[in-house]
Parts: sequence; C-alpha cells; structure tokens
Amino acid sequence: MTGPVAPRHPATTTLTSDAAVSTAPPRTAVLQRTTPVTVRALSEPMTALLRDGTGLDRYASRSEAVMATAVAAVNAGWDEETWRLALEGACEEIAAWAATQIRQGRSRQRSAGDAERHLSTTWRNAVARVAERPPTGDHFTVQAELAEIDLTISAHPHLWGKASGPSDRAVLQVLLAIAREACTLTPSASTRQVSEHANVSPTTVTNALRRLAKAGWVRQDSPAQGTLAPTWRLLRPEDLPAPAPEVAAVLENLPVLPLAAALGRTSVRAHDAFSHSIHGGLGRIAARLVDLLDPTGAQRLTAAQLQALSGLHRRTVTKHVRALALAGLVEVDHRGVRRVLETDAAAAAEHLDDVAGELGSTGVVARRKARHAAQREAFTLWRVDFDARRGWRVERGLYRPEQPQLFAGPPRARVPSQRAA
DNA sequence: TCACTGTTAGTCTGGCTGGA
DNA sequence: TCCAGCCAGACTAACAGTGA
Repeated sequence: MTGPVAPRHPATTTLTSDAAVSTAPPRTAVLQRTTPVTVRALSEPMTALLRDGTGLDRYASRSEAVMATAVAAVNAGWDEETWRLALEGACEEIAAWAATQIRQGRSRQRSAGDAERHLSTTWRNAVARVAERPPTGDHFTVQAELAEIDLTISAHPHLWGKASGPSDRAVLQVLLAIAREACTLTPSASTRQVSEHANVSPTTVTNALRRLAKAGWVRQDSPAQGTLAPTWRLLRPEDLPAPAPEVAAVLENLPVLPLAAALGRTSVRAHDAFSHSIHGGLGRIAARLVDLLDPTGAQRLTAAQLQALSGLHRRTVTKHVRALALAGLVEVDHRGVRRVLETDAAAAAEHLDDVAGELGSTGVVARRKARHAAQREAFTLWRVDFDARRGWRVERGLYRPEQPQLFAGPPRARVPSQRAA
C-alpha cells in the first residue's frame, strides 16, 4: 500500500530524463522517463498502449491491458508509485480503469477504497508474476536458455530410460525444436502437432506431457482455447538426480561426436521406419539409438556407451541394435556399433523409405497427418455450427449438438492376443 | 481445435531364475 | 559370464465419450 491515489503530482523530481526522452505530449512524459541506474523506459508498444490505447484490442479486457502495463513496469524496474502515475497520465480508457467498473456493458464509479485495493492488488500480482516468470525477452537469452535445457536433457540420460523415457524425451525435444524456431520459451503446440513430429499418438503425447510437467520440465502456461493450441513453458527442473557413478564414468570417456544438428540433420524418429512396432516399425527406442550414434558414421559406440547415453537397460539396447543391424541401419562388430546411414539427407531418406517398405510401415506418418487433418476439419465445422447456434438454448444448457466424430473410418481390427494364445 | 478419462488389447521393460 | 524364458507391471494405440 502506498496511500491514497488522489493527490498525485508528476514525478519530476525523482526521475531524470535521459537522452532518449522524446517530444511526447506532456501527459505521457512520465512514461518515457528513466532513472540513470536501474529504471528504463517501457517498450514502444506498451508506451503506445498507455499513451493512446493503441493495441488495447489485443486484450480481452481493460483489466488484462492494465495488468500488462503493470508487468511491463515491474520488468522495467519501475516502482508502484511511478506505475500509478503512468496510469493517471494514460489514455482515458486506461486512466479510468481503477475508478470505474464496467459490468454487462454498464459503467459505475468505484469507491476510493475499492479503487485503491484494485490498484494494489494488480501491482502485487504483477510483482509476483515477474518473480515467478522472469522476462527473457531477447533472442540470445531465449536461445541460450533453450540450449541449457537441451544440455540438461542430454546430461541426464538415466531420466530417459524405462518404458516411457524415449517418448517423454521425444515430446520434449519436439517442443524444444518448436521453441527454437519460434524463438520463445513458451512454445504453442497441440498434441496432434507434437505427435506428428514425435511419431507417437496424441494420447502418448498427452501422457508424456503430464509426466514432463510432474517432473518439472514443462508447465502449461495457457490451456487450449477454441482452435488455439495450449502454450507450454519449458523449464529446467530443480534438484535433478545425478547419474550413477558408473554411468558418469562412461559419459566422461565418450568420443567427441559431431552434433547432428550442426550437420543440419534432424532426428530420424519422425520417419515411417521408426513408427511403433504395432505398425511394423522399429519403434522409438531404435530411433533414439540411431540418433545417439555418430551421424557421420565414422565413430563407433560400445554397447556400454549406448546404454549409458540412452539410459536404457543393456538387454533393451542389445535387442534394438540387433533389429537395427537386421534392417541395415547400423553395423556391429567387436569395436562397437556404427551408424550406416548416408550423410546426404535425400539419400538417407531414401534408405529409410526402403527400410520402411521392407518392414511394412510405409505411410504411417502420412496417415496420421491425414487423420489429424480430417479431425481438424470436423471440429472446425462443428465449432462454426456451435458458435452460430449459440442462443438462449445454449445459455440455458439445453442446446447439445452432436459432437464431431474425431476418429473417422472403419474400426481397427484387433490383433489376437499372444498371451491369450 | 483442444484436454481429459476410461477401456481394451497388444507391446515393452527389466527383475529374476536356471542352464550352458 | 552370457543367454533365454517367465512374468508383472508399465506403457501404448485406438477408440468412445464429455466438455470448454
């Protein structure tokens, strides 16, 4: 609390102007001030929002817009007093926010105490939000943080063993890739989008995201809304368990391998050849092992090194290496395992196409994409109809349209149980 | 678009055990 | 030491249903 709002004077004495100060109109002058040490001016969009309401329509309500100014002010190092001054000098719509309440389109005056509480709560929430989610606004900070997360993932292979590990890791890597492309720590992706890139089903993505959230790798920033996908905040979990000493010893003695990403090579996991064994593919474990091997094929990794890097059980590694060798994707001898995949991307894709053809898993990824496209279309039609028919029946909970048939097509034939047999 | 829960049937992992 | 088989439990795909 900083006292009543009313008798406020422009903070001409406490804040100094810097060289960048503008020729802005007097009532917005306070927005452009900075102190020489830690306080800086707000960004241009935020200044424009306060000055004349530019961009106000980006927010669902005035409150959200005002909260945005509070968060921006906290990030810029302002104190509550300066922010309140800025609000007072802002455009009419924002300036009147604290003192008036709009409900069902009608405006009414708030009492002085209510307005004061309103301002204090907003500022307090903004401070809490910034403390919880520090700003990472510039390109380099975001990319550096994403690289740190990637490094943390790789440095803890023991977290990605077990049955669900490879799926969890694949989902996390897909989110990381989307985040890198969009240069954000809060990538937006639907389960279907992730599933197409990770070569797993949307159900698996949902379950993996739940596990990743529980482990502290991601946090849902905003849920899905209408046709908008949810956004996820990528995190580095605190207090990660250290790898076992024997694993750490193996990791320390690894040969230096060129990074696949540096060679412009992406993971093989999204190829038909590595779809789930239910489709005839080699599966996610095999994809993980191929990704771990030297992309140039020059260096070999021993079974122990593959085991340490993947976090999988030695028998699992042996089993999948054997399957990969049979498919002609790796070469095994007494020195270890070597990747046998062309360095040229097009030739490698052709090689994988041949493998998928032999395994009978050709077209799995394309079919999944087509299924998702059909589901999107069905939902859009349903959604348009639902929105168009919203009326008093909807308001009273009486309108219940047919849900879209998201999983179209004939029912899948069940494979007879081996156990039952 | 999305999330989420639940079901069914099949797959995978890894601990355990015994034989070579 | 290695390998193979057994088995329980975890996991997955596909699907149905519900709701925002």
